[in-house]
Amino acid sequence: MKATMKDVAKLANVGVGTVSRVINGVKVKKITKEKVLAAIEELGYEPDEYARGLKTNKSNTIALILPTIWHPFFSEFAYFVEEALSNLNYKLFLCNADGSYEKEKEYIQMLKQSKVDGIIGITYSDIDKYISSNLPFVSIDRHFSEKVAYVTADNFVGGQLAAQELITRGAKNLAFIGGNSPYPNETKNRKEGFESFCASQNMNVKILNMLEPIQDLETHLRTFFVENPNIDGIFAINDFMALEVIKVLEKLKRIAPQDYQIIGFDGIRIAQKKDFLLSTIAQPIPDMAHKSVELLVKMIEEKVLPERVVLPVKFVQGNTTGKKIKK
Amino acid sequence: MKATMKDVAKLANVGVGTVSRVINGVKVKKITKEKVLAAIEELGYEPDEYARGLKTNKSNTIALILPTIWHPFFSEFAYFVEEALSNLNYKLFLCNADGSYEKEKEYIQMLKQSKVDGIIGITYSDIDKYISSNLPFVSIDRHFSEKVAYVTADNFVGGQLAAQELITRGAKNLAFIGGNSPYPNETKNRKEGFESFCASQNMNVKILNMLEPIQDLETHLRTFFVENPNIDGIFAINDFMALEVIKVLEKLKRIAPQDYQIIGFDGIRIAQKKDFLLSTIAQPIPDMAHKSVELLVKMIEEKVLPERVVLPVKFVQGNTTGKKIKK
DNA sequence: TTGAAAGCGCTAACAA
DNA sequence: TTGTTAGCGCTTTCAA
Repeated sequence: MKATMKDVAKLANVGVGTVSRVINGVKVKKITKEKVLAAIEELGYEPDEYARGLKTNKSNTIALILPTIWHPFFSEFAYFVEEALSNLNYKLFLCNADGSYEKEKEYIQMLKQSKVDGIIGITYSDIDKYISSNLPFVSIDRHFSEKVAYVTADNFVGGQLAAQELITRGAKNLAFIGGNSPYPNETKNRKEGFESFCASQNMNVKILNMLEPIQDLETHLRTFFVENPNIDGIFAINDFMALEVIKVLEKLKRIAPQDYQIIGFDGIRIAQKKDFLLSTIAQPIPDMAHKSVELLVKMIEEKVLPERVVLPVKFVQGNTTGKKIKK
Repeated sequence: MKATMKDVAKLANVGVGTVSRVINGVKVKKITKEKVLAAIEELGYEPDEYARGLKTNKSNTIALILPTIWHPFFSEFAYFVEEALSNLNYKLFLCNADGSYEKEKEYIQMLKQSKVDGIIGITYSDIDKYISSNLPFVSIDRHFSEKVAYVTADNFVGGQLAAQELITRGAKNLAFIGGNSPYPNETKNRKEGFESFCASQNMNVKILNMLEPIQDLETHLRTFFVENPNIDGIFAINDFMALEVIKVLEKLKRIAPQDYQIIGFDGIRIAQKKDFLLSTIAQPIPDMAHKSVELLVKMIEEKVLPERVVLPVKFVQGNTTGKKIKK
C-alpha cells in the first residue's frame, strides 16, 4: 500500500501540517525536518499530485496544442517547450489536433477539466472563444484577441531578407511561391515582406499563390515555371514548398544553385544536429519555445497581462543559393 | 466561479450522488437524468478530473517516454500513440528523456506522483528497477524483465530481408554498417539477420560496427570504403546511418543506385505524407504505436499479464536500390 | 431509484 | 514552531 502523509506524520511523531510544510519547503525547525525526511525516506512516501491539485487548483501541467507532432517544425518546437518546462518542473500534455477543428475543440474541453495551468497553442481555427478568459494561453504564429499572448517570428522581415539575399546573389527575375491558408496567420507577412523589398529595389516579382488545400501542386508549379522560364530567384513560403519546387524544376532539368537560386522559410531539420535542408530563412525555434514558456509561466504565476513578442529570423546559407556577388 | 457537482445537484433538486451517477453513466430514472443534464448544461458544469482522480486513483493519462521527440521516428511514433490514446479518451504526458539516464529517472519519479495509469517507453537505460511492479509499462524495442511487456519490429527478419533484396538486385559484395550501442536493444538483431541470410547464400560480408557514441564517423566510413572499394551492396543499421554513408560515398564519386545499392532501416519520413528517404526496411510504426496502446490499456483495465509482440517489417523500394534481376 | 454521508490525501487557516 | 481541523469535488456505500 502506498504511504500517505498521515503515515509519515505518525512515524515521525508530528502533525500532518508539519509534513506538508517540509514537503513544500516552508520553514520548520531543523531537527523536526530531519525526522520527517527520515520517515519519508523510510516509507518511500511520495505526495499525491491529485490531492494537491484538488486543494490548490494547480496542476503544474501545461498543454501544448499542435497541428501535428509528426512534422519537424512542430517536433523541434515541442522539444524545446518540453526542455523549458521540465526545468521549471512543469509537465507537458501533448495535444495533437491533427488539423481538425473538432479535435482542437475537444482538446480545449478536456483541458478545462484537467485543470492545466496554461496552454501553448499553434492552432488554425477560431479557438479563442473556447478559451475561458482566466486560462493563460500563448498563441504561436497567430494573432487572436487582446486577451491572448502571442509569440511569432518576424515573418515580414524574413520576406525582406529573402529578397535581399537573392538579389545580392545576382538573381534578376524573382518569384514568390506560396500557399494561401483560409485561416488567418502570420505567414502572409512573408510574401508582403518579400514584395516590399523587391518594390524598394524596383524589381519585378512573379507571384504564384495557391489556395489551400492545394490540389495537384506539381501541375501548378510546372505550368508556372514553363510560363516563366527566366526565373532565377525563388522565395518559397516554407521549406516544404521549396522542396516541391526543387523537385519540379529538377524534372525541367534545372538545378540549384547553378540554374536558379531558392530560399525557403522555417529552417526545419530532419532531426537534432542534422543539417538544414536548403537555404532558408530560419525561425528561431528554440527561442520561440523558450519565450512561450516564459510568457505562459509569467501569466500563471504572476497574473501578468498578455504580451506579444516578435523574434528575429536569420538567413541560413544552404546548398540552394550561391555566393554573394560583390558590387 | 466554476460550478461544482453540488451546484448541479441543488439546481436539479437531487443529491450529489445522482449527479455523479449521471456523469458516470450509471442507471438513473430517465426523468431524473434529464433534469440533471439540464442543470449541467445551464451551469456549464465540468467534472473536476483531480477530485475524481483522488477518489478513484485513476487519471486517464499515460506517459510516453522518448529519447527525443525531435526525431522523425519518435515523432511519428508519438503521433500514432496520441491518435490511439485520444480515441480511448486517454491523455498523453510527453516525456523527453533527451538521452539522459538522469532525466529518465526523474521522469519516472514524477510519474509516480502524477498517478499516470501506465507508461509506454523507449528507453535506453536500466529503467526497470525504478518501475513499481504495479504500474503497467510497455517497452518498445527493448527487452526488460518478465514484468514488462514489449513491442518491437522484427529486426532479425528485417536484416535477412535487406540481404535478400540486395542480392536479388545483383549485389555481389555486401557490407553491413552499424553502430554498437552500449545499451541492450533490439537493433543488434538487424546485423545478425543480415549475416545469417548472407551465410545461407554463401556470401561474404564486410562488417563495420562502430562503438557508440561514434567519434568522427565520416573518417571511419571513408577509410572503410577506401579499403573495400568493390562493395556494391550495403545494409545500414538505420536510415540516418545510410544517409551518412551516401554522403561519404558521394565524395568518393560513387552514386546509388548506379555504382552501389544501399538499404537503410526504420522507414523514417521527414513528415506525414512525405516520401521515404531511401530504400529501407520499414518498421510498422503505426502498428507498433497502436499495439502498444492496446496492450497498455488492456493491462490497465483488465489487469492482464504482460505480453510480447513482434511485428513484421517490409522492404520499401526507394531511389537507392535498382531493379530486381531475373534469374 | 435515490439521498445522505464518509472519506480519498492534501493544504492552509487557526489556535496553541 | 507546530498540531488540529475544515474542506477541496468527487465516488461509493449504506440506508431509505
